[in-house]
Amino acid sequence: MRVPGDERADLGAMVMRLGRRLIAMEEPILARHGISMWAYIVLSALRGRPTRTQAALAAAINADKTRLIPVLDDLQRRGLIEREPDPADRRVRLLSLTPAGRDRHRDVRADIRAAEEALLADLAKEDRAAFLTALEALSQVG
Amino acid sequence: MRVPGDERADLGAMVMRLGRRLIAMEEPILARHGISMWAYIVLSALRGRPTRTQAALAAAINADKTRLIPVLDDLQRRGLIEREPDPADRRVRLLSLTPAGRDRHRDVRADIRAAEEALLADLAKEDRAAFLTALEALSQVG
DNA sequence: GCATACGATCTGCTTATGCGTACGATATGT
DNA sequence: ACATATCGTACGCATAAGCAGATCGTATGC
Repeated sequence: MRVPGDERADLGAMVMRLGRRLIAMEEPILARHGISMWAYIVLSALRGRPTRTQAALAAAINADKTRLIPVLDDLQRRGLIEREPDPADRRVRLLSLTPAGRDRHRDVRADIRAAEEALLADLAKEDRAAFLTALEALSQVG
Repeated sequence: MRVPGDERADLGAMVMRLGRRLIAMEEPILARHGISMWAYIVLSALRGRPTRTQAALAAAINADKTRLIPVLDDLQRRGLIEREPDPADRRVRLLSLTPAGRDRHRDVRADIRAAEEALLADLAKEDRAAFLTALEALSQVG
């Protein structure tokens, strides 16, 4: 029951709170897999759609292109991504997941999905589906 | 239609993206009203439920209690909040909105709500309601 | 061939944030 | 009265982020 002065919080506030909650949830999972949040984001971005330039990758995941470099260095050193000059334009580094990178991403993602499912389990079934649909739509750039 | 490798993104990624989008949307509104994000958050927190201690306020809005102080100083200097020692325990500063603070918050909030509505207008009506219900539930601390 | 543009990389500046410490004023338990 | 704890406040430190400039290798238009 709503009473005056007890309306719902701003969208922004709620989304931010949920975001913090999700990050808190994911952090131990990532730590357990020995991978940083940025590294996981990179693996996710690269999965299925190898990116042509690092600048494009940075833009896609909303990261600073200079800050991204150490992350890529590390992932490459650990054999999780490949980064080779484009034969057609050797300025460009073609980025792609190695099989090991793909596996790692799959494993981490499985754990994260499981935790997410546990969260969503509290919701009514119809709300849950609508929530995901809406969230997907609203999080699109357009 | 979903094809393999084109599943939905992680919850965390979508929520974060939406959060950034909302912040980008709110920033010009807040600037137009001459108020910072933190100040707005404080006004929102104080609206309707005056807080007994500053530490409690900081905890409630997920802020650092030392960083909060300049924000409160500023809000007080501008006559938007009151901060007086609790007669019953003079260590404590009782925080509350002044009428001006209440008005300011109402005005800013109206603009932010309007922008939010514009965002949500893209959604199907049922999705919209379910989205808000679910978001409200998921953003709760418990 | 040369000027110009572009991608990746490195460095440094600036700001925001989280965290710990210290201190003064005030309450409270003994 | 005195020891101890709590609140607000100030200060410093370490980290992370956004941003700008410089460099180097490489492409491309003229």
